[in-house]
Amino acid sequence: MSNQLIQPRTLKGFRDFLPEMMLPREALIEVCKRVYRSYGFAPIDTPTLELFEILTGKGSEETDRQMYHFVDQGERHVGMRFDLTVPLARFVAQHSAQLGMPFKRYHIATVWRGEAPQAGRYREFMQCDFDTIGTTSLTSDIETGLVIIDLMKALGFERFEVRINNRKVLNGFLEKFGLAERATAVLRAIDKLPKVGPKAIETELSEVAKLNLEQTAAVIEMAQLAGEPQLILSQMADLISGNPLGEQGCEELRAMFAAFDELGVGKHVRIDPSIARGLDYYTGTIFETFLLDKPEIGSVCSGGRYDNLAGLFTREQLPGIGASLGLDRLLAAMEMLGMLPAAKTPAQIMIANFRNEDLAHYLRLAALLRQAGFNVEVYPDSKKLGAQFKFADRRGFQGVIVAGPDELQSQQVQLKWLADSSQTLVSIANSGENLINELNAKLNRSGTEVKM
RNA sequence: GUGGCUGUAGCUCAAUUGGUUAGAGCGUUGGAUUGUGGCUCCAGAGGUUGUGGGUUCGAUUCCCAUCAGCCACCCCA
Repeated sequence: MSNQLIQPRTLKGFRDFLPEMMLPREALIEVCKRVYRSYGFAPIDTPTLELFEILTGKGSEETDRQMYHFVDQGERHVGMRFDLTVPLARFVAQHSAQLGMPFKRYHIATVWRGEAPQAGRYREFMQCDFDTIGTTSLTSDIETGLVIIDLMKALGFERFEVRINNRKVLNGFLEKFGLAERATAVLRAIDKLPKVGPKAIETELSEVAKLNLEQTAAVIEMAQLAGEPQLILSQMADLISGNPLGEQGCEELRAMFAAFDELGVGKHVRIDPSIARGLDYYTGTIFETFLLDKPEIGSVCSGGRYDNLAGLFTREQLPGIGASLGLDRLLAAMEMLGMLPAAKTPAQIMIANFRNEDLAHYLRLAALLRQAGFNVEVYPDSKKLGAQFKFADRRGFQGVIVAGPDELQSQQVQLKWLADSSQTLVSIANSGENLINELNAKLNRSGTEVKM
């Protein structure tokens, strides 16, 4: 027998969630579900493990390298999913007949990537995807933008910006300037522009990607377009003119922004020609979402349109569009911005244990209140009231019910509200009708914001 | 995976050129207060200085390795 203790710790890039983290995390998930459902997206789930060949097909070498994989007891090569899009591709290829098109689904689940952790970047994190499969209608592109905006607002954000671009514009532009072969290098450079500035990009383009002066100038001009959508669009149209693909991309952006304006959400969207997105399966509209107060944390909701989601798994052409909210990154940002409440309990009400002889009364009262929809905890030990109040305060309860022999005798309880120290004597006769009304009034009044 | 910075109590940080029993604030536990939290006061618990080696009479301090965090590259939520 060894007395050697094992040091309790978590794997690099993996973390535990304490109640004060988990409560807002679950609340965010609830908000996501609510918003997705409000647009008709239906929930699905897929296995966390897939055959390695399913997961590796689409990705680049980079994603293959980042994927957790192993050989199982049956000699199968197994991978842990690193996003929800590849499993979706397999899923729709396998079930498209039962699903019917267009198909709108949301999928909230954990994914794993063995990359270097940084602030807001973990090896295990949750994505909240929503996608519309089986239609090329621009309506879906617009709707995807609206979902992102609704989502961010419902999560309590006002200062955010959805940056939108279109791969057709980018690809048309590359075609026009004879850069199609060097697309990856150029797009990568463009994507980096806001971070490192035009000078660094100029060097990278001419020296690494070997562009000539005219090409370099055009790329930088394109990527730096800024201002009102109309202004960007007209300048973009000039740059791209003569290339049908690029012109189509411009037209799509124009139609989308016209819709956003009509719907009054113009202030949350912006055309950003420097958004390229790494994943090469995007073919049309692309989105990234930034918090204006925490831009350095990166995009918290990204996505775009793809022509052929499941080409690896079926001959059926399945176009689609979707985006993914990075729940853990968002949560990290909210923590840094002090947006998380401090409560460590989901319960609003604590019933103090005045003396053990009255335990049955406490339990009965708790049951009554739970039935009325409140979360209630009975303090287990008949410690002194001071200690019980201290506990209630630190744990984050909003109200404490004290029912000593005097109160119980007259079918009453003391209801103390911690935030303002108010205390009232309330009757619990008639199945606690008065108490329930009182609690409803108090909790509704203080519960206007998103409940976490 | 590569490079840089960092690592002392749950958290934020101290500890004179390497020197003896490693300190403080906050938090936590108990008490002051036998029917009432936040404020105040008192007391207690909590450290093999991330871990493992090395140099030295002696290492929290210097060196190496390793692990973890942060930053950059890469990629991305």
